[in-house]
Amino acid sequence: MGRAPCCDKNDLKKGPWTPEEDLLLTNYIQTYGPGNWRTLPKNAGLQRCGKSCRLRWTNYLRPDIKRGKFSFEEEEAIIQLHSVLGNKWSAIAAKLPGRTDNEIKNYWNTNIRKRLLRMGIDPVTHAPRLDLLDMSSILRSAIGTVNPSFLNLQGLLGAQALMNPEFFKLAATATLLSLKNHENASNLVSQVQQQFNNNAGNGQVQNQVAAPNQFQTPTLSNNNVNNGLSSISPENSSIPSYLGENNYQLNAQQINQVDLLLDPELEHYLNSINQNIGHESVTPLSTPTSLNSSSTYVNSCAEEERDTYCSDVFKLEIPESLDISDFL
DNA sequence: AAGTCACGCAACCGCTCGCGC
DNA sequence: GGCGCGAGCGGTTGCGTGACT
Repeated sequence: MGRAPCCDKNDLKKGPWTPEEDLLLTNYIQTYGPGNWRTLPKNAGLQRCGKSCRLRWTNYLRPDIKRGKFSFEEEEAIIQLHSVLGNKWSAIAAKLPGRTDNEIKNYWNTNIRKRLLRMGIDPVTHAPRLDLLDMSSILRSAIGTVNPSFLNLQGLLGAQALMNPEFFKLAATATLLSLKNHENASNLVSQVQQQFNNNAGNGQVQNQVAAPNQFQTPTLSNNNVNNGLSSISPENSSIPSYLGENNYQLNAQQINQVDLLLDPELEHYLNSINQNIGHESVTPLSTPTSLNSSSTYVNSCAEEERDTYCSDVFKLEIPESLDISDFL
């Protein structure tokens, strides 16, 4: 037996509510209370389904509804609550006085979710998206596909923001190797990825995936990301001799590429780069805040600032130069 | 100025749950 | 225990609006 409709849908109005309908509904509820939603529309003189009346009241007309933009505190609470409760919008709304489940759901889908995706956070699991950290994708973005001379070092530098240092070092190694090995950059990707996987097996990258409130990755300032190679070449460090310009024609077979990963000269160079582009420009991180904590952020901040703020829960950014559209 | 596109929001739809008979 | 019903919830849709070309 089919389920009976919640109400007789014949001659019932649908679509946006008019001010007159709002007034009728508000007056009735303020006088008699909501009572039975099924019979309410008839008693209130509305040509609406009871369900529609309930939604209109709970999502829009209720006097205790807070309207306007979500504050940082509210946004932070939503993210934290969502990480615990999932898509239990009503449960989340219950923790945010004046906000409705529908409003929170809409805000999540139109703002927070997109922002998390842009930050490389899976909005469902609240964990960093491992597919975004895929070595091949990052390195293809960084190295480019045609000629190492066109390699996107800027992309690689940006990519550092979402890698752990070991990972970045390997990626940088691949890039530098590509400088001297014009033949097949994608092979290098495979080789370095293999090396990375080996390291991962040794537990060297286990901190790459952490609980949301533990995951913190330094952010890069635009200044550093936008600078070219010259800006990141540390004064106190030189490119290893075998990577110098005059050695571009060096036969790749002359160098054991895996051994290069252990080369002190290269390591020193990479560490210097690391210091130059990373540590000096790292955005100070605050400790994760609890729901009860008071935030120091003010509500009037611009949207861009909010993006940078990224909530204390997520300190991960995808650089502009890294095209993540394929993953979304 | 007109057309197109993207976005945000309100509302709807279908399903599940809980309660009373 | 089964059934009907009301209420609530989460996913989806459609419209209005502003930005962009």
